[in-house]
Amino acid sequence: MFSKACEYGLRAATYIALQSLDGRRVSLKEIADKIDSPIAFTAKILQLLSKNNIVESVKGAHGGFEITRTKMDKLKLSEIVNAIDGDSIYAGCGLGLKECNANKPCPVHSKFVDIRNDLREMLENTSLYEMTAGLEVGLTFLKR
Amino acid sequence: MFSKACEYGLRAATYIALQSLDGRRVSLKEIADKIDSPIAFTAKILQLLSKNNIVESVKGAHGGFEITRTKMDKLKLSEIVNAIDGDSIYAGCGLGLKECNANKPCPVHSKFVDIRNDLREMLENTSLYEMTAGLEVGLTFLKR
DNA sequence: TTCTAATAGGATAATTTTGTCCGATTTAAA
DNA sequence: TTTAAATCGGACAAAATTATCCTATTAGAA
Repeated sequence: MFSKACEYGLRAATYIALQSLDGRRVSLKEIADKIDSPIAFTAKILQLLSKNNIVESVKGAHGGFEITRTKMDKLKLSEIVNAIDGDSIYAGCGLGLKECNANKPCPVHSKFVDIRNDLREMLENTSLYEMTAGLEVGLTFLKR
Repeated sequence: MFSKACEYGLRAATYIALQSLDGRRVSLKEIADKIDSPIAFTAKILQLLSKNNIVESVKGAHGGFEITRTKMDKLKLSEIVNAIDGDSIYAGCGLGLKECNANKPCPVHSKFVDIRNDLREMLENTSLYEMTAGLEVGLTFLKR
C-alpha cells in the first residue's frame, strides 16, 4: 500500500511526536532503533520530512528531531504520505490505465473509487497527535 | 496498490475473457497490443496465470489464450491478484510492522482493517465475467 | 514431412526502490 | 579553541521489480 520509505516515515514521525510530548528531542539513532528501521535510509527520509516542514531538525551536539504540539495537532497523515509517496495512492487506476475516470471507467473503476476515498479520508482526518494517543496508554505499538 | 505485473495480469485476463465470450482464442501479441503492455513481460505473466489454471494456453499454430465461460463466472479477481502479488495486499500492517493485530495494534490498525476488508471483499466478490460486462456495452475500457 | 505460427522458459538487462558510506557542516560543552 | 555529537548531502551499492532477447518446444497446415 505504502512504500517502505513511507512506512518508515510514518513510524518515525509518530515516534518523534510521542517523545516531543514529553519535551524530548530525539536523535536519528534512537528513532531508527525504536521504530526498527535501517538507520541511514531513515536519515534520508527524515531529511525529506524536515525539508517539507513536517518535523523540525536541529543540527549539532544535542541536536535531533522534534515537532511542536501545535504542529502535530494540525498535521494530518496525508501530508506525510504525500511528502514521501506523492499522490500515487489516491491517483491512478486500479488496473493501471492512464485515462480512467467517471466518463471512461475501467471495469472496476467505481469500486476502487470508494475504497480509495475511504483511504484518503482516513489519511486526511487522522492527525499525527492522534497517532500518539494509543501509544501513550500502551494500546498500540510502533515495534513489537 | 497492485504491482505492474498484477495490473497487466488483470487487464490481460479481462481481455482474454471478453474475447472468449465470442469464441475467439487470442495471441500474446494481440493481448499486449490491446491492453497496452510490454509484450515479453506480459508473456511471463500469462505463463504464471496459465500455471495457476486461471487462463488456458494452447501452444503451436493457431494457439493462444482462452478461458471458458464457466471458469470466468467462477473465477474471482482475488485469485488473479493472489497468483501474481500473493497476499501482500490483505496481509501486512499499514505501517509495516511485523506483528500488528487486534491484540497489539499499531495506531492506525483498526482504520486499515476496514479499508483492507473492503478491498478484499471487492476482489473476492467480483468475477472475471463481471469485468467483461461493462466492456461489452462500451461503458468501460481496457485501453484509452 | 516440412514450414510456420504460436507459447514456454532460461538468461540477461534496465530501472526503481531500498539501503550504505563517508565527508562536510553545525553546535554545545569542556 | 578544541572536541565530540549530531544532522546534511552526495556518491555509491544492493535488491527487487520491470522488461527484453533468444532458443526450445509444440502443433496446425501446406
